Amino acid sequence: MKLATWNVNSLKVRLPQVLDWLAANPVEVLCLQETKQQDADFPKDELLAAGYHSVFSGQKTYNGVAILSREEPSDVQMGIPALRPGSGQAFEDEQKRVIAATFGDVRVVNVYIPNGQSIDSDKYQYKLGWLKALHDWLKQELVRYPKLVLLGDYNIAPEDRDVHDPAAWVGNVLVSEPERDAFRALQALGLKDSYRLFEQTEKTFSWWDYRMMAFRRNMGLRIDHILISEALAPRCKSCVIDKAPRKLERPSDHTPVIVEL
DNA sequence: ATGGCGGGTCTAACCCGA
Repeated sequence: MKLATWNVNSLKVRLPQVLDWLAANPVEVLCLQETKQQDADFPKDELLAAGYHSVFSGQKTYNGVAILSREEPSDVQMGIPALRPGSGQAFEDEQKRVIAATFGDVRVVNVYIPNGQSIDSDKYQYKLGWLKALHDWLKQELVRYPKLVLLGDYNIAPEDRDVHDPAAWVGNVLVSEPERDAFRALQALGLKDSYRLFEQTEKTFSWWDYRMMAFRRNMGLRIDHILISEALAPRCKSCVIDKAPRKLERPSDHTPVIVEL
């Protein structure tokens, strides 16, 4: 079973690339982030014609997540329960960043973790609070679903080796210690970074800035991840980053990550 | 060098991403 994650930075613009990629890479499950589309505009018919069911949670302009799959999913859930609008919690979240679904015995949780903007911004505090809520929710979900995959755009480069130039990034979001602590807290739940279960080529990234010819110069970060629970780790066969879509005309700034279970 | 690019939409002396 292959599952993939791809931040497409607008599904409206990237739909042809998604369809081409699925034709060449017929994964069981593809999780998308930053669809930037309201649910009424989601291209479910085009995807179904290509052999993929879809479930989605979108909004205008920002965020938006979707799960595309060969088989129809069950138990589809949107958002982190404690943060859902109307939950009565102090920290309610209107942003569409989470969708979860079950395929066979595997629970798939697709996340678009907040960016944080800069470490002195309110958005950074939002990111840290969001990560705490994600952690507390997953701790319970792992009891219910021991075979769980947490994948998506984490907006965290977990270690310096996931950064093209660690010295240049000191003091920035995506690499700060509190963010890396939050990533390690997810790992402490038994979630393994599937990419690091295998030998990998150094300086392999999943995102490159549109500016400064960053892709050509390989000035990137590894911020898109596929974490798998302890129960799934023994059946994990590979985890790879597919750089090919980043080379296309009018690409997303992210490229897909694929795990085989 | 704080912008460079490329999405979005209130099409801008705009906002946001990473």
